[in-house]
Amino acid sequence: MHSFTEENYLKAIYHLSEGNMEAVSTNQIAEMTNTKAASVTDMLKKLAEKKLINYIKYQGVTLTNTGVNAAVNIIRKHRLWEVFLVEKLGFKWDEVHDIAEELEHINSDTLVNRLDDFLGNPVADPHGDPIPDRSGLIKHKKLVKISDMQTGESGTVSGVSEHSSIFLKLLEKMGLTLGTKIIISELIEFDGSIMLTIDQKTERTISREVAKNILVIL
Amino acid sequence: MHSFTEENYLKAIYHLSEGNMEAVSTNQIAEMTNTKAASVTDMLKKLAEKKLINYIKYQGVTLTNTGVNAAVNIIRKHRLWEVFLVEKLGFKWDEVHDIAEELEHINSDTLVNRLDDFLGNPVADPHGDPIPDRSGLIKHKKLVKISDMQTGESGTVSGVSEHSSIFLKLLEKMGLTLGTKIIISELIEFDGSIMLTIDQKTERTISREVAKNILVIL
DNA sequence: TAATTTGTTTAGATTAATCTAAAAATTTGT
DNA sequence: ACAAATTTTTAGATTAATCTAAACAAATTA
Ligand SMILES: [Mn+2]
Ligand SMILES: [Mn+2]
Ligand SMILES: [Mn+2]
Ligand SMILES: [Mn+2]
Repeated sequence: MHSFTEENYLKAIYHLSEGNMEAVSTNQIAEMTNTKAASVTDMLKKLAEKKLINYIKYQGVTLTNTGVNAAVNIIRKHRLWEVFLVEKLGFKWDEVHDIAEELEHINSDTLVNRLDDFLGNPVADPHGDPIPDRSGLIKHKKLVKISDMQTGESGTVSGVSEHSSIFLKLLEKMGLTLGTKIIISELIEFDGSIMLTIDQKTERTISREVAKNILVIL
Repeated sequence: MHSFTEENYLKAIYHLSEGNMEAVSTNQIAEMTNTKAASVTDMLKKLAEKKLINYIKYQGVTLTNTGVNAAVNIIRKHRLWEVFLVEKLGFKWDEVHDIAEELEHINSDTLVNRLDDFLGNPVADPHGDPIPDRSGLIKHKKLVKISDMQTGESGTVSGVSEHSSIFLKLLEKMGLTLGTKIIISELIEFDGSIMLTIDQKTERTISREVAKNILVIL
């Protein structure tokens, strides 16, 4: 259907347009896909030809409905495979992304749907990101950055906005994995770091930089 | 490491040299990989350059040790994924080959080995073909074609030499799946067809063509 | 063993994805 | 508003994998 490369561009465009409703720029895509702007322009012409994106020279791109569907399907596969790797094969949450980057391109609707059932139709991947259902629907949870919380507020760690292995390993070491309950005990004015209680037991201070990348449900 | 395409050539050469110890010809490879002889020659030069094959112009090729290891590793992955699809996701034995053709190129030793453990270190795939262990060792069973058996002999269906969906579905319909016990009751002289008893119950006649492609352990 | 057939390689193109360098358009800053 | 800076596109090459047609080598067969 679409080549491996085309799929990666669609995914990149999708992720870049999540949240902000504006068109995505050539340079943004080049950075995301580790290519150069000239290569991106070539690919944009091809994707536009295939009606997967809306593209006007110098104006950036948006995905068409077809394009969104294709992108969401790849993301669904990526996240389901990540669940498989963690839940069934015993990988850690910081080890699965690169393998899922390959598995997400395996082409078989039956396979994805059976995998989904085999895993018990999970609603989130190991990093807390929502898994689109087979019709492409995504249930977004209302998540708040720890850095935006006030003293006394409490919540459950339910996602991360930074997926690097080094960050995920750090969270694990600090006991801040998904499902952990936290209460903000103090906001340190000096450097913006945050003191919190983890699972009603441990007291811990985290930097603002870390706090910005941990998402909780209040 | 090696490209998707290179891996497919290595696998083709491996399968073509199984059994017969001779060098494999350009045309054989072209047929197996659905390409033309000229394309094969180009790729052979590249694989020889990488020391994966022994290649002398006009003389055909053999795999080097490195080449054999690479090929066996791909076959290991292919067969493990087939077991996964059948045992865990509920696919039929005639539905898994094409998906495994894609999955076999996923690149992660950890993944393969954990999958192997998850599946309980199976020794054969859904078609009875042996699964190489993590060091590349293959335990071949002594298999005999039904067409080579004599009246009165008995055995257990343990493999097939034809993997097409149409043939596998036929075997299923006839109750000749892996593990089935058979006894040769009569060899029909007229057309070479074979009458046999299945699981001590059913009597059935199969054509010589079918019999040639079913492998049993005596 | 010479002629013919068959199989293999080379020559020259094509397509997808990428790049660098240069040109063109847009945006920014004074 | 216009010059400068930034971004994007075009032009022209490159690499991997493929093809067709033609040249060449090996095997067969008369
Ligand atoms: Mn991921
Ligand atoms: Mn994830
Ligand atoms: Mn197979
Ligand atoms: Mn098989």
